[in-house]
Amino acid sequence: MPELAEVEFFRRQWDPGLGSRITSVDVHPEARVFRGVDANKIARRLSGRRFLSSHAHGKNLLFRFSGGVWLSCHLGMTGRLWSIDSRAGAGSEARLHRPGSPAEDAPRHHHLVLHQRGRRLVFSDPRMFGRIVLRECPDVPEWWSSLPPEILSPAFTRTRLAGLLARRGGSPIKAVLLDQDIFPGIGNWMADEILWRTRTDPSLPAARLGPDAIGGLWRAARRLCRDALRIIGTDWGRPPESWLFNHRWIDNQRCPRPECGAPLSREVIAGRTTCWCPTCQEGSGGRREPPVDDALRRP
DNA sequence: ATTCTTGTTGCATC
DNA sequence: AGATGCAACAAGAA
Repeated sequence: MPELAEVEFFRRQWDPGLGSRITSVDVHPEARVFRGVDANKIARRLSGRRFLSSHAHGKNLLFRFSGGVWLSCHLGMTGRLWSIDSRAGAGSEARLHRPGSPAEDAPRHHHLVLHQRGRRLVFSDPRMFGRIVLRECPDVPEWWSSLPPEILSPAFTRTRLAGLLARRGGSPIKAVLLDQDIFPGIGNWMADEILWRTRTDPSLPAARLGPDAIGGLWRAARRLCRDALRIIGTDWGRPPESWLFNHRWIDNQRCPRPECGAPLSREVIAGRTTCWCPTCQEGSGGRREPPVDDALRRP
């Protein structure tokens, strides 16, 4: 489920625990989310630490604890974070869920639970494609600081994007959008949303995008990240009806573009179910944009 | 019962 | 060496 905006939403779910100490930790040591690491050691290291800050980078999350302890997690396909406040009212627990946000999973999926005074911070993941890792170091872990530039960062330039698109020139543009080293945080629905907005055929080889199309893709990606973070990343809000988002998973939907309204298509492209408008996005890039920029491909 | 899934990785094959 | 495509991972929903 989680892409950039959903990951940001889940990051914030542990905010109520900021500044407070971890009194004890529950883990499922055999859960696949701990593959290759010692879950019981993670539990021991976190116990007694104070939860200091949280960070997101693409689909990666990083939580800082006192004493140079860093917990990172990836939510995979079905990972979720939430907090449960047991101080609210007499005996009654307050699930800190907003209306419309994801509900809790069954307790058997609660693979990591950080107990604080009057509160629990829960990591849950039924499919267990997610991953949890702990590092002990004074500063931000090396692997974290060497992640590729985020889409909304100044380092995510048109020039850099053009170079990466050229290198992946043989891949369908949809596949490139899903590459986390190029578009950190973009997942299946965000990729389709960007391609729909730029009227780009998802199957189009990346090298077929000219300079104008690359500029449009760059702008659309940044715009979508900003809007999705604002709408979904804060409240799990529902995007406007004008987005492809609200139509892509329903059968027999029509293109939400007012002047179009043609039936949407769904097919597997680059290994993932892709939704697009064959009318708006047909033969785009090749037709709308100048042909291949040879200077860019082979100087 | 069968088929689907908003993600990543390892491996085979160019 | 580097790029590309696909099966596998696991569980629940439709």
